[in-house]
Amino acid sequence: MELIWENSYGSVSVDDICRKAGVNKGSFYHFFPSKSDLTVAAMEADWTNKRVELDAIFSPQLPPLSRLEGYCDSALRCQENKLAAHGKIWGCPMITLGAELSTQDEKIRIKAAEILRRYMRYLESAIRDAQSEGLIGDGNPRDAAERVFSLFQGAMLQAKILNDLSPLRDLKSNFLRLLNVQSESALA
Amino acid sequence: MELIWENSYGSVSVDDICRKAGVNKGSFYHFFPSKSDLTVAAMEADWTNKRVELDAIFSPQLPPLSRLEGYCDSALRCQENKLAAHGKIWGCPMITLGAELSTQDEKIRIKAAEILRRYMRYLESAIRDAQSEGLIGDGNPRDAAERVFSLFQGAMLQAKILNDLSPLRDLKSNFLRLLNVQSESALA
DNA sequence: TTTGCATTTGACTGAATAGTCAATTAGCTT
DNA sequence: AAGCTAATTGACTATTCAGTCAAATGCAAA
Repeated sequence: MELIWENSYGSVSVDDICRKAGVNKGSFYHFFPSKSDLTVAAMEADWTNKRVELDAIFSPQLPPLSRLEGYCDSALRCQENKLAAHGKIWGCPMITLGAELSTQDEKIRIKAAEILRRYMRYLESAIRDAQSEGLIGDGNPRDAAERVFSLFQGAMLQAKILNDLSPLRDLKSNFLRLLNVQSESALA
Repeated sequence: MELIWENSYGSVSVDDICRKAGVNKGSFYHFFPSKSDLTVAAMEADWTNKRVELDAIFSPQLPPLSRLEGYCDSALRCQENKLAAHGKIWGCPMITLGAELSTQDEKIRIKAAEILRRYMRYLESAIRDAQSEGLIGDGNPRDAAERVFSLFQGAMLQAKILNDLSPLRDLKSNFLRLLNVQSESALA
C-alpha cells in the first residue's frame, strides 16, 4: 500500500512489492492470484487500520461539528507529515487508486467505491446529529455527506496536484458553508 | 491524450501511442524526448482544444450564474457521452493525470497545476461578476473559485469511481450553496 | 518418527518495455 | 536538377514485466 500510495499502481511492479516485503515472487503468487488482487486486499487492510482512528474522530461522544473539524484536522496533519517527510503531498490512497484505475480494473473500482461509501457514513452520521441539534440546515443527510465528501476529495486532490496544503486549510469553514450552518458562532 | 484519458498513463505504452497515431517509434522519438514530454505536450494541446468551448461557456455576455450552470451542464454532458459510448465515466484528464503522477513526474504535475489554474480563472471571473451584481455573497473571488473547483473536481472523481453520474447532477445547486447565494430564486 | 499439507525458494519463460540508430525517403530551396 | 535538411523507417538493444513451476523446506498432528 505504501509503495502504491507514494507512487502509483502502474509504476509499482510485483518485484518492487516483493523486494519491499522481503518475500519471493513465488510466495507472492502463492497467496495472491495477481497484482490486482493483492491491491484489493491492501485496500481493505488499509481501511481496517484507518478505521480505528476514524472511530475515535467520529465518536458520538463528541459534538457533531467537532467531529467534522477533527476529520479536517487529521487529514491536514497526515498530508503535512507526508510533505515534511517526502516533499510531496500523497493525497488519499483510495482516490488515487480510483482515479488511476476505475476505467480499467473493475475489482479495484468497486473496492474503492465501497471504502469511500464507508467514509461517507461517518460524515452522514455527524451531519444527522448536527441537524437534530439544530446546528445546520435540514435536508437529506446522505446527500449532504456526499457533497461534503466531494469537496473534501477535491481539496485533497488539488493540494496534491498543486503540492500545496492551502486547499486543506480552509476545509473546515467550507464544510459549514456547504451545510447551511445556522449560526456564525459554529464557525468559531 | 485519448489513450491516457481512457486508460491511464502507466498502462499506455509508447508502442500503443505509435500504433494509434499510425507512426513509427523512431518518428515519435524524433519529436519527443520521452513519453513524459509527449504527455505534457498532449495536455497543452488538450487545453487548446477545450479553450474554445470554455470561452463560449464563460462568455461575459452571459449572466454570471448562467456561466456556472453552463459549465456544470457541459461537464455532465461530456461524461454522459463517455458512459454511453464506453460504459465508463472518464472524469477530467488533468485530474486523472495529476492524481496518478503528481508524486512521480514533476513536469506533468506542474503542467496539470498550470492548466487547473486556467480553469479556475473562468470560475473566478464569473464569481466576481456575480458578486458585483449582488447575486452571491462577498469574499475573495479567487478563494471562492478554488473551493467551487474543489467541489467540482471531487464530484467528478466520485462519479468516476462510483461509475454513476448522480454526483454531477447536483453540482449546480451545490455551487450556489458554496457561494452564499443571496436569493433562492437564483437556484431556479 | 512419519505422514501430509502449507509455505518458500529462485530460476525460468515469453512478452512487453522505453529508448536507439544507421539508413532511407520526402520535400523544399537554389 | 542538385543539394540539403527534416522526417521516416523498422530493426535492434537491454531491461523489466507478470506470472509459472518443480523442487525444497517448515511445521503440525498422529
